Parts: sequence; C-alpha cells; structure tokens
Amino acid sequence: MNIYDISRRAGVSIATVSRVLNNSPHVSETTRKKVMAVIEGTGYVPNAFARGLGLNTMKTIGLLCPDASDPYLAQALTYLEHSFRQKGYDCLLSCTGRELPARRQGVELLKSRHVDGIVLMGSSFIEDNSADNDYIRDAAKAVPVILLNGSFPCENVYCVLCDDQRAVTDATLQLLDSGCRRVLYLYHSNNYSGRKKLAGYRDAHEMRGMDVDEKLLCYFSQDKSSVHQVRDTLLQLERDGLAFDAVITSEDILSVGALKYARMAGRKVPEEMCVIGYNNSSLCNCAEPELTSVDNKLLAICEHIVATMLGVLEGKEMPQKTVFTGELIKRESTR
Amino acid sequence: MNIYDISRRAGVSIATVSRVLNNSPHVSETTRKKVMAVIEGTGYVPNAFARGLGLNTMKTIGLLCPDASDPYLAQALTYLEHSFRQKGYDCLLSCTGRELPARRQGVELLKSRHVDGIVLMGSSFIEDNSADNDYIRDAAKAVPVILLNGSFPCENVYCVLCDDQRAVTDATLQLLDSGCRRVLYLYHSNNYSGRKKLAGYRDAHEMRGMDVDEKLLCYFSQDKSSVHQVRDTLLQLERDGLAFDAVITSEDILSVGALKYARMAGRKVPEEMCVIGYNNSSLCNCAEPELTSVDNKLLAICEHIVATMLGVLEGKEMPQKTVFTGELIKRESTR
DNA sequence: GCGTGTGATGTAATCGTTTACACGTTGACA
DNA sequence: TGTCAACGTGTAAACGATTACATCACACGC
Repeated sequence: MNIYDISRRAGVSIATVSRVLNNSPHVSETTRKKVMAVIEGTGYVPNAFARGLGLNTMKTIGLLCPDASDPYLAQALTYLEHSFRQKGYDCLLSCTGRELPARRQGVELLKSRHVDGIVLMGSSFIEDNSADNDYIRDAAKAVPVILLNGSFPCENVYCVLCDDQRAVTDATLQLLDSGCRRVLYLYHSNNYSGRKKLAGYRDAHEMRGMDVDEKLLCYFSQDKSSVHQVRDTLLQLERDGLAFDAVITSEDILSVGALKYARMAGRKVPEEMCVIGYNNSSLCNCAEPELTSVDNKLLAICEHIVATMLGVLEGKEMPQKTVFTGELIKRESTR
Repeated sequence: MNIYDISRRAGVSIATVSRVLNNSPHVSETTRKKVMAVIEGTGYVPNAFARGLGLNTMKTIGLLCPDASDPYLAQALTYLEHSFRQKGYDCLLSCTGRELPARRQGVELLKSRHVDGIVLMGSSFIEDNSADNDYIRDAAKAVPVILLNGSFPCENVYCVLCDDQRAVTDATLQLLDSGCRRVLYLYHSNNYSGRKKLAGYRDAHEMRGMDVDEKLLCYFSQDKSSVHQVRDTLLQLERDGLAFDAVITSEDILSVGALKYARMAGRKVPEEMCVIGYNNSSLCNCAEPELTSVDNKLLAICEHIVATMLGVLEGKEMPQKTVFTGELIKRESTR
C-alpha cells in the first residue's frame, strides 16, 4: 500500500496525495476530503524511509542515555521523548552505559541513522578538552548536540543544566545554619557535576568561616552505591570514631542509605542528625523519614532542551548555555 | 557525499561500492582496498534512508512504553534496549502513556517507521477480543509483536509473562499461613495482570477455606496512587472501622504507602501487620522496614522477548506464549 | 580456433516519497 | 472579448542506496 495505490483509488495524482499528507494549502477542500477518505479507509501510512530520502530528515532525535533504569534519567527520558513527540520528532534511544567506548559507539550509530539532533544525557562527566570528549565534537560536526546537565564548550554543542554548585551551597548552609557542625558529604562520581557539588559544599563552609574536614568526604563508586553499602560504610565510619551530625549527598539514593544507617545506629532524624539528598526524586516520599532534597529542575531543563533543539533545527540562534537554579525542598529529614 | 561521489573517486561503479559496503564476495581484493581507502578518506557514511528504502528494513525494533519513568518499565527498557543492540538492532522508543488513543498512535508511528518488530510494554491491560485491542492486531499484521506481561491470542503476537496469579496466591498464602487473618489488597488497575493478581488473592483464600471480605479490596487509579494518597486512604479505612492485619499490593509503590500508614498509625511491621509488594523493585530496599516483594522475573522475561523476536525475524517457529514463575523475596515486612 | 564457464564489474530498474515546474481552468477586469 | 492572476492539479526528476541482469575478459579444454 503506497502513495500510488491511494492516488489511483482517489482518482488523483500522487502529488495531490502528497500535498494532502503534508497539509499543503494548494489543495481544494473537496479533493482533500476525497483523499482523506481513501487514506482512512485503507489505513495507509506513508513510508518514512522514502520520506526521509526526499527530505533528508526523518524528524528523529537521538537520545544517548547511560542507564534508563536510573530513576532520574528515566524521568528525563520520559519528559524528552514526550516533548519531542509532541513537536513531531521521534526518539531513537541508545542506552550505552557509562563507559566511554560504548558511548562513542552510540554516537556513531545515531550518526549513521542520520538523526536530526542528539541529546547526551548523563553527560555530567563532561568537563575538559581531553581526547575523551572527541566523540562529542565528532557528533557536533554532523548534528546539533545538547548536553543534559553537562558543560562543554564547542561549536554546535548546547548545554542546559542546573547550577549544582550553588544548590549544594544553599543546602549545606541550611544544615550549618540549623546547628549542624560536621556535615558528611557522600558522593557518587568525580565528574563535572560531582565536582561542582563538592565545590558547593566547600563554598558553604567557607562562607561560614569553617574548615572542611577531608575525612567527611566519602566517595562511592556507581556499583558500590546500593543502599546497604552506604549504610554499612557509615556504620563502619562511626565505629572508626568519625563524628558527624548531618549528611548531604550527591544523589537521593545515597541519602536513603544514610537514613538506613541512622535507623540501625539508633540516631533520630532530624533531631540528632539531618539528611539532605539531591534530585528530589520519587524516592524522597518513600524514604522514612521523608527526605529533604534539592530539586534540580529536571522538567524545566528537559523542556528547555527540547526548545533549544527545535530552535537550532529551525536555524535560530540559541544560547550555548542555559543554567537553572536548584531549590531545596524541605521534608522530614531536616530541621 | 554519496555513493556516486565515492564511486567516481575510486574509479568504479556504484554497484561495486555498494558491494564493498555490504561485504559482498564478488569484489576483487584490489578493488575492495581501493574503495575502502576512498571511503575512509572521505568519512562517508551510507544514507540510512536510501538503504532502508531499498531493503525495506532498518534493523530497528519499536518499543511502546506507557511510561519510562515507572521504575519497573524503565528497568525493562534498559534490558531490552541493551540486548537488542547487542544483536544488531536499534530501538525506537515511543512513550505513549496508558491511554488507548495515544497507544494507537504510537503503533501507527512505529509502523510508518517500518520497524522490524514491536514490543508492547505495560501491555498488561490486554485481555480480551474487544475493539480496544484492534491496534495490536493492526500492528501484528505488519510486523511481529511481543507483549511484555500481557496475553493476547492473535496470529503474529507473542506473549512473555509472569504467572502473576500464582505468584500472588503464593504470597497471600505466606501471609495467611503466618497468622494473618484479614489481608487488605491494594491494586492499581483493572487490567489483565491486575485481575490475574486479584484472582490469585482469591485463590489463596479459597485454598485455606476462607471467604474474601470484599471490603478488603481497595482500588487506586494510576494518578491517585502516590505514597501519601495510599497512606491517607488506609488511615481513613481504619477510622471507618475496617480491620486488617496484613497488606498485599499489586505494585511496590502501593506497599510503600501501606508502610507509611503503619508508621503513622503506630502499627509495628511485621509484628502487628505484614506487607508484601509486587515487582521486587529497587524501592524494596529503600523502604523502612525493607519490603518483602514478589520478584516477577523481569530480566528473564526481557531476555526471552529478545530471543523470541530474533527467532521470529529469522523465520523460526517460536512459542506463542512463555510463562515464568514469580518468586517471593522475603525481607523485613513479613514474619 | 572456438565454445564455455567463471569471476569481476557495470547498467539500469527499483524502492516511495517530495517538489519544481508545467499545464489547464476559472473569474475579474479593462 | 482578451489578458492575466490565482488556483488546483499533474508530470517527472530528484533523493541514495540495492541488486538482478548484462557484459566483458580471461582461461581452459576440446
């Protein structure tokens, strides 16, 4: 069933059918109705390959996602896919994991599919001009690239992110100003976003004239970051004599681990210990007590990514970098 | 930069270039090297549209997902995408929401993209032969369709699922046999899977010679199922004088709400009240106390979906229906 | 020397659209 | 009545690959 079949049945030319399909104004209302009737009757769907060949675009955005099972990224995925679809773009998904070679390969693939643009998610590890990031430059040579929560100065690369540093500063200040003196910082990755957050933690201490005890900085690798691992690590730290009266983390899941620790160690939250997470994910309401967390405006960021992408594709001049401000959402784990 | 440019520069015909690109044996080694050199020199990438037009396949699987931000589906998404990619297939994602018209449209879209096969996720509401399911038949006419956790008897539709009914029976028996007498059942949807689970709940009571008090069946619509909504509803039920000493739910998130209720009502879990969830999602470890839940073998199901799809595409005869058995994972919320 | 099989290469049709251009038709207006 | 837009519609040429078929060169056996 192709456009010729339709044109034959409707008694018009293929050009007219095409015009109807593309809502061209140069079709009389009667013809349009006639053609539409045939199309609906046959269940005809235009062949996207042929269309792509003619237009040299298939209205597709490539989504490079390290891990769709990460709730935060999954959320972003849903937003992005939904918004792009509404705007008439489909999404080709590539879940690469976080390893560089796989991400490189993912980009190659999206390029060979001639996507109209690429969104790099979990791109928060992007930072410098090292060769590691060649694949981004590579992609940007072919199509516009937008980084979700990443920063990378390069032609045709656009960045939409949250000011993590400031957000963590604000959150840490909230802890310090509510009487906490030794704030444990649990983090997940040494990437761009991770270091920004750490810098925010330091900033807050500096603003209150406090030194940072490096022993309070506690790193978890991605695969060692289960709730139980965090809990057990904190128990061990306590046994080792490390004192702390608050915990702030780079991800909500780490905070949940901290809450587990508090329960097991018999420390009351928030009376004896405060906890603040990051992302304001759905975990916050599930945690016990419910978790205070930084909302890093994922929805706004995603909306802006879509708008930016569409703007660039329409040839408009768009800002290379857009920064949103996080917001502390207070729940039961802080005073 | 197209195949003609390459053929011109290499001094051969486009057919030869095409043969080189497709590893055809009918090319001399010298010619192959010559052409390869030109290709690498120019960074030429074949146009996927044109290729798709000719071959009428682009090695793409369409994934129809109601909601990628649902942790359970997100998990499945990751598994599926990863496995398909390993096998040389890309995934086109369509997050449609759960509404019928949108799903219909999603299928249309995947069809127009001429995907090689479609996986319908969250297809658990598929049950009968009503017109509502026409879109599945429609899709199956064009390409093989595989349902994740759904059952639908139709040519070219394959089903891979967990025996939810039996799993819930086992879980309910566990509650009854550990002394619980009034098990509240919280559920999310009236779909196929939802009804199967409810049937399992009834089966268990019947097996122990107990009547089911219909007041113990408590429905939550998808949008009314937040943790707080569940908690508040249970508090109200208690105030209304409904007695229950256990809760079993069709989704982990509902169980988390039940735990919130228990905390607020001052009922100790599992001593005074037991809770069992469903899906064995990452929420289970985050909950307090940690949630006993039914593992419905998502990973195995996804692997089987991929194997089935590849088998069908290779023209092999594959089973129309494959059923896995769930398993109760005991944690702290049961005795 | 002459068919004949074989392996490398080229030619041209094909896939299903879009769209520039050409071709009526119609109606307004001088 | 003739001219000219404006408008609707059709024709045919892209778009860039794949591939069946034709062709050609060459070697081999008779």
